[in-house]
Amino acid sequence: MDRLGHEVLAAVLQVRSWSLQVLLWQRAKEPQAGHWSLPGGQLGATEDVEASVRRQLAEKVDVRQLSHVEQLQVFSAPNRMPGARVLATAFLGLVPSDNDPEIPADTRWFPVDALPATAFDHHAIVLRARDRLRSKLSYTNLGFALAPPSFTISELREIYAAALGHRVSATNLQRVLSRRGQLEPTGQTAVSGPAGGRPAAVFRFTCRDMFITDPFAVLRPPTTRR
Amino acid sequence: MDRLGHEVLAAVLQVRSWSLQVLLWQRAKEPQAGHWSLPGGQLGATEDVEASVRRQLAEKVDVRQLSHVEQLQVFSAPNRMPGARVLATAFLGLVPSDNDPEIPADTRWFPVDALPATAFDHHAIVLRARDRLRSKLSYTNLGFALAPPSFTISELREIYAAALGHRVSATNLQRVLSRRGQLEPTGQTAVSGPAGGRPAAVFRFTCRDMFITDPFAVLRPPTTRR
DNA sequence: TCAAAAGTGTTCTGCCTACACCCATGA
DNA sequence: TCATGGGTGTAGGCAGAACACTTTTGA
Repeated sequence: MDRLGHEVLAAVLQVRSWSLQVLLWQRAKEPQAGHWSLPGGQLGATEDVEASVRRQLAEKVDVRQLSHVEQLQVFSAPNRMPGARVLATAFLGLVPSDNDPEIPADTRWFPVDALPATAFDHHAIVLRARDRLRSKLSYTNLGFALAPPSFTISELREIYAAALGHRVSATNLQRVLSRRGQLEPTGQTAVSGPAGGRPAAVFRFTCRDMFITDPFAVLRPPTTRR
Repeated sequence: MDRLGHEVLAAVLQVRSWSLQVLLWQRAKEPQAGHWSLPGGQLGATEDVEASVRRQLAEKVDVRQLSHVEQLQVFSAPNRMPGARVLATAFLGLVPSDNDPEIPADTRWFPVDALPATAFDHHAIVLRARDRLRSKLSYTNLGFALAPPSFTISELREIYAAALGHRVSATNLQRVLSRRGQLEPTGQTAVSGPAGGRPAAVFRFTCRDMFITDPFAVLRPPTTRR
């Protein structure tokens, strides 16, 4: 065999209603009719895989506001789908929590920890996307990709807590991100809630492209001169 | 387009002569005759990409002692090679420093920081493999894949220094790896050198499968009960 | 004046680096 | 007993978690 099909698949993640959710599309036809699958499609002749996944998401599910896209891994088991062999390049895509993309009738958002019956190996892809996101929130500035353009620390804490799957302290979150130079105040303050309380300062991320903030924990290069 | 070629390519890295080196193969035919390229080949019909890369390395360059193999990324630029389009799944492969595989006449080891003229996008693949290795030495037990079955701390320091590209303190290396439970003494001691000196204790890695030793640096789950 | 929410000060802990010092061997 | 290399003790620093405390608002 030297010619085979190649598709791109995207696990598009967004924090919605205090949980990390993924966009899935319900299959109308066999195989696996009724099962839910990741958006994507065949790689085009003149595009690389990243361009392809961005195009497919824009065309098929009208998701254009991707704040971050990164390749996860190739899934290549010979029997991963019935019929002619198809390889898949899987992607992680992120959408800021203030966006609500128009999606077709046969697509829905599902919490990543409560997936419906999924098609083929798509369940594994979603879990891999989730784990990649969780890791990178720790050692990169990737929070910008889940957050709106500006936010209070409380709002940001909700987003991090949903993405990470555990409670997050607003105090420590602010300190960690500030020390790393990821946050800057906009100067504005949010309005207090109905129950009163001190109005929150509004922040934004200083950079909206991903970079590594915590390069290596151990075995650093020596600092000694000579 | 819905049928296309797919190859697997491996950046096989090994610490040789105090430097991190990669195995390259010199192209005899056009395109890019004379340039050096990564070992690999077409994906077979009944194998996944990892099985394929292991098979190709065993067949073509007689490398069978791979201590670790992991997928890096798909390279898919439409013009990455002339002629019919071919996607490539790139891998990182590691060989322990005490092995010296039999390699064909047209293959050679090169330091990753002094590569010859390379074919296509293979230079980028080597750099990516190098960076992946360097990162993982910090937060996983991946050192086992570069080290012989047993070694002194000094020998291990040489290996880490070559792989990381900077000096490494034997003191701190031992402490970090011991604290993480990666090392255990074999009970043996090495013989002293010609100039005397205290004989070194011999160690081995407790586990020879990769796992993460330093899961997340920040934003850990809260430890508070209830 | 009180409750609620935001933000800061401070302590504690654990991990890593650096470096001084002690140990075991061959000549 | 001295040089050589191996190994340990220990101090310093830094980053993160936890929590007490202060600040600022609405009612």
